[in-house]
Amino acid sequence: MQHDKLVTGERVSGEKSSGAVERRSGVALWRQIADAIRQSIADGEFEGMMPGEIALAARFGVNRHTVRAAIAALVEEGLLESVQGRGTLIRRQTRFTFPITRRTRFSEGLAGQSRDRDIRLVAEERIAADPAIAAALTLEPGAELLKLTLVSRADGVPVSTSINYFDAARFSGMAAAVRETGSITRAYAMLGVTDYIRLTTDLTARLADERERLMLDLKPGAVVMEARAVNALPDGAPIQYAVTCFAADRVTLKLDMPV
Amino acid sequence: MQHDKLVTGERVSGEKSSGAVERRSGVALWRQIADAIRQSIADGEFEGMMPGEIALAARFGVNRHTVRAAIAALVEEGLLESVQGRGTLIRRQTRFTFPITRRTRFSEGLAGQSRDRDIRLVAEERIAADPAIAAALTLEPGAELLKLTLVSRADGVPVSTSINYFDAARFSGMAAAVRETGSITRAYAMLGVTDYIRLTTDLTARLADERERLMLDLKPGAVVMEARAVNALPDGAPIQYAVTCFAADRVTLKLDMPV
DNA sequence: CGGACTTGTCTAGTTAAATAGACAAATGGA
DNA sequence: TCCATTTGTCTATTTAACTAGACAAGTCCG
Repeated sequence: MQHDKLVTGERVSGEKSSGAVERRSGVALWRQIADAIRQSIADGEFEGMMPGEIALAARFGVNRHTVRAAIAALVEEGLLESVQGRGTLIRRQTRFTFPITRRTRFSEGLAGQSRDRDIRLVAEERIAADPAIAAALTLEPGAELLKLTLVSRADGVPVSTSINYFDAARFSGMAAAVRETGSITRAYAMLGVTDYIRLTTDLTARLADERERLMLDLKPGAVVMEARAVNALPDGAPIQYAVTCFAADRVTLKLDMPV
Repeated sequence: MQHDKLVTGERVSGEKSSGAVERRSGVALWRQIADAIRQSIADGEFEGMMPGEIALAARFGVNRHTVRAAIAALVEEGLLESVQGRGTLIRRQTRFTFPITRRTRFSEGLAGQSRDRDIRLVAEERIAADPAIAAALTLEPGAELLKLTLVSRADGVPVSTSINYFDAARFSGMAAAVRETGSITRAYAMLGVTDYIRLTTDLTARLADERERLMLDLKPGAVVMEARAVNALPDGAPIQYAVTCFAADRVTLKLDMPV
């Protein structure tokens, strides 16, 4: 195995501190640079205009054409816009803030940040409960569950995709209610649940898989935050198990801890 | 720009549903496969032993040698172990669960999950306060801040790296106290702060940058969760602004919402 | 042992990524 | 208008990534 030896010896030596790209890492230089630029913009490093291609190439220690490939990817992504003779403009991306509290609701959470919010039902299944999910919902293992796959958007931009499990016996009308109201909260209301709270949220992050890339319109290499949550009635009886994947570069989760 | 056209037309056609790798995405196939295998293992898909290289190659629709490159990377990472004639064994990676509540403390959070926990001070600076941080700490902009860079480990594995800001006037002995006690909580106690709470936490996720890769011993392409938190005295007076980056594949953040 | 299965190694060839240099074309300011 | 600066396009070359096939070398089981 020849090139594996190269992979092993990848932490070669201290190169430049700023624009750090690693060769032979399995990630193309142009993509590393594109990711770095996207992050820099998110951090507000550049104002309106990008540095020239030659300057960027020097900064990252690569050829100008490699920087051009990175920029082309970001242009295709809608984040940048190149104008011959002038330079490369930044078309600022908005980032939504999504509060997670005991009373987390999608559309309320984005109120004031977006004009249009909607939830679309993309799949509906009935399955036998997985032991872990059954336990979370205090059902016996093997109980029939309603599994709804949703995609949430704000201003037309996909923000999250979720897989939601409900007790099929109790919430058989959930799919229709979600489809009709475009909201989990309103769907609950139709079924007689006027209030609910969030019991727990487990958070992790990873690269988006194929399904999520499709649902959220993400490029390979994009990052998602996965939240596994249990919602319950005000008395604490669990009614919903949800696995929600947020597009990490479009949203910040805000955890408020009231004093 | 020739290859950009190819990048554009990347969503080619429906291949296999399971092992989905994308070509021409800027991420090498072997790395995509390595990431997918790592995730599968984290999800508990395989038991003790990996499927054979030929089976994996078929599943991902690539050559056996490409799968071998992915496995070699995971072996080098310590996650897998190949034995000629037998197969490839899984050396299960532990994943820590880290609770985030109003009373979040690093070492308490990992109690019962790890034998050794420690926090190392890697840098100490005095800087003028950034407006945003000053506001969060209710200090006037330009006030002198103490900036401490820490790395947290559990069982010798780096779990998180954080940059912490304190009012320099009030907490000038913080660096020494952290170095001596190996704990933020105990360092606070030395300075007379016997209790503190967490006010807010903002969460996002992204690819690890060079600094974080170094601190946490991560490969390029690894994902981090960034938590920006404000800690305060029990009466709500903020005393600490912290930006903590967790290695996403080593930790799950657990948000408990007590009923 | 013998055979079926596994990972390890080798050679060879193809495709994609990155480098290098030259020049065209558009912009904006002196 | 002229000039410096910017992005756009082209050709050529090198290096890394991937594919293909063959065979060696271990392991396990009947």
